[in-house]
Parts: sequence; C-alpha cells; structure tokens
Amino acid sequence: MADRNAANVMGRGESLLFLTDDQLRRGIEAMFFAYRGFTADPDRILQDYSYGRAHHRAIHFINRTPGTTVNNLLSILGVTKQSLNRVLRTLVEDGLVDSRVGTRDKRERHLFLTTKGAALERELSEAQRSRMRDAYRAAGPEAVAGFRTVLEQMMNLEMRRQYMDGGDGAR
Amino acid sequence: MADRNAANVMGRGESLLFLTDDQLRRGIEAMFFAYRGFTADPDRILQDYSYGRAHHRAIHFINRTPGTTVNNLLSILGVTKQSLNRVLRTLVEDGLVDSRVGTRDKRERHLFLTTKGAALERELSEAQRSRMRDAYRAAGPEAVAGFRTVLEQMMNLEMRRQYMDGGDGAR
DNA sequence: TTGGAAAGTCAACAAGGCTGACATAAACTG
DNA sequence: CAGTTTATGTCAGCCTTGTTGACTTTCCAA
Repeated sequence: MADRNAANVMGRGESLLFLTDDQLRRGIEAMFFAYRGFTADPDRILQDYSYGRAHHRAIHFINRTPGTTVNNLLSILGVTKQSLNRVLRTLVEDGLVDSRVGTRDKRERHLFLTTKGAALERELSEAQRSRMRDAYRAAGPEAVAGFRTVLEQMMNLEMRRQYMDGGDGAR
Repeated sequence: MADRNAANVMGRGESLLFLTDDQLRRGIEAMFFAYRGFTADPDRILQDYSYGRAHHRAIHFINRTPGTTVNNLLSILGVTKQSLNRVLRTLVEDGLVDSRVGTRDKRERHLFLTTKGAALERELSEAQRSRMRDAYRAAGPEAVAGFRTVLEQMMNLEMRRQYMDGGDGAR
C-alpha cells in the first residue's frame, strides 16, 4: 500500500525503498516545514524595518551580484517588473539601494547596496546562515552534499542556470 | 574572505570547508530555487481550479490525517483561524472537504476529504511526488538521506514535532 | 450553573503576487 | 533619418493569503 510505486522493485541489488510514495511524502513535508524554519529568522528581523520577504530577496541578490540590472534581477526572482519595482522603489527611497544609470547602455539601471543596505543584508544573512550553519554542523558534510544534490535536482532548468551563475561555491 | 568563519579551522582531521559563509550562501540559494521548483507543478494545477497554495496545504494535511480537527490543522499550518477558515469554507462549499461535528466533543469539527477532494489531492500530490521522485532517483539514496537530515535540522522544534507526528516514514 | 475552550463570522488592513495600459529614453535597424 | 525594439518606470485595479480585533454561538467540565 505504502509502496505501490517503487517498493519490491530491485535493480541490480540496490533497494529502491527510498522511492516509495510514503518516503516521497515525507520529503515533501520536510521541505514544507524546513522552508518555514529557513525563513523564520529573517522574517522576524524584517518586521522591525517593516519590510517583507520580497525586500530580502532583492537585497540578497543585489549583494550577490553588485551592479546587476533590473532585468537581470527580474529573471532571477521570477516576478513581474511591477512587483519588483514596488520593492526596489522603497529600497532606493530608504537609501538601502543605489540605482545607477548604465554607462555603456544608458537604459539600464545598475543596482548596488549602500552602506546602510549592506548592513541590513549582513544582519539578515547572518541570521539565516546561523541556522543553516547549525543544521549543517549537526548533519555533517556527507549529509550536506546530499542535501545540495537533491535540491539541485528539484530546480527547474532555468533556475538551475541562475543558481549555477552564482559562483561554483568551491564544489 | 570567503572563509572568514570556518575555513582553516580543522577539528581532529575533518575539514570544515562545508561550513564556510560561501557554502552556506549556496545552501540558502539552493533552498530558494528548489522551493520554487517544488511548488511549481501544484501551483499550475491549482490555477485550473482557481485555488491557491493555501488550499493545497489544507488538502494535503487533511488527507494525511483524516478526521483532524480545525485546531489541529491550525497548529500544523501555523496561520490564524480566520485565514484557514476562509480556505476551509470554500473547500467545504465546493464539496471537496467534509466537516463533521465531533461525536465526543461537539464543538470540534473533524475534517475529511470527499471523493472529489481526494481526487484533487491525488492530482496535486502525484505531480509533486513525480518531481520529488525524479530528483531522488537522480540523486540516489545516500543523497536523499542527507537531504532529509539537513531539512530536519533546519526546522523549528515545534515544526519537528508536527513533522514526526506524520508517521515515521519507515526510517 | 458558570467559566472558558472551540469554532465561526464580520470588518478592515497589508504584503506581494498578477494584468493591462501607457510613457520615456536609448539603442538598434533598415 | 525614421521606425522599431528594449529597458525601465508608473498608474490603476485585481487576487490570494496573511494579519488584528471584536463578537457570537456552542457546549464541555469543574
């Protein structure tokens, strides 16, 4: 019953018990609950600044790729320009993000974190890294490698490209 | 620079390179992009029914624990009763969920999927499992074990309880 | 019998998605 | 050079899904 898809199917000696519907459901729920934990700390911090997750995402990727264009950010975040613009406008108004007209192509805006923006980025990412570090440490390097492998397989192709573009992370 | 926290710190022979800020950032971005992939297929299906992710979550957990009470569901989902109620009301109205007054405690409502609700649940979870299965298969059993271990460490304590309550998944 | 828990409802609001329409400047193209 | 495309920004309006606060009904348990 629990293994109506994959159990009892053995391929050259290796067990496929990890592919049962029940195991897959466990993975799905693990993603759901873990993602909540993953966002909990930054969400708490963002409240103090009356920003939301959308601001965090923009700040994160501007920090990762300073000078990135609006279009670039748009394709990474996968939202509409109206949605992103609303967020970027407040960040620029509040002096966290600097939007500079492009030198080569003057239609483009290049985005940078200001000192103030970088400070918030550090506060947010330090909280998030802290949780991630604790999880990594408790799980150990082999588990972490598996964690990354499965997540990479779970991405859409376009996302995997965005992900890979972020530096190879010394893998 | 990239290893200002953990690199070059060796504990009795094991490398701690997997705990560098850069590796942690990679893990954070992997979570971000993978979660998008994780929800993409159900989201697409839900559009046809003009439901959202909140409906999916309710349906998922009612299916996992038939007869669960509203309060129980509330603590699993971590939203307010007003938020959940809005979703449950439409699901009951549309004949996907059956809300039965409790026998022992008549204040409680016990929630069940109807035949129609179970059909949508199957459609959604089959899409989600399919992606998970492909990822699992490509990554292999050791990677999957690591994936689960890290995610479990990433949860808050209360969430981990909810997660564990969902059956041990033959671990 | 009364206090409080469980559930539901109404109203109002905010974040952050979306679409559609339109404006502007710059770059590109025939 | 004229016309088109591209990058960006903006206005208006809509939806989902979260929030708080106030209030009611039901009904278990002390």
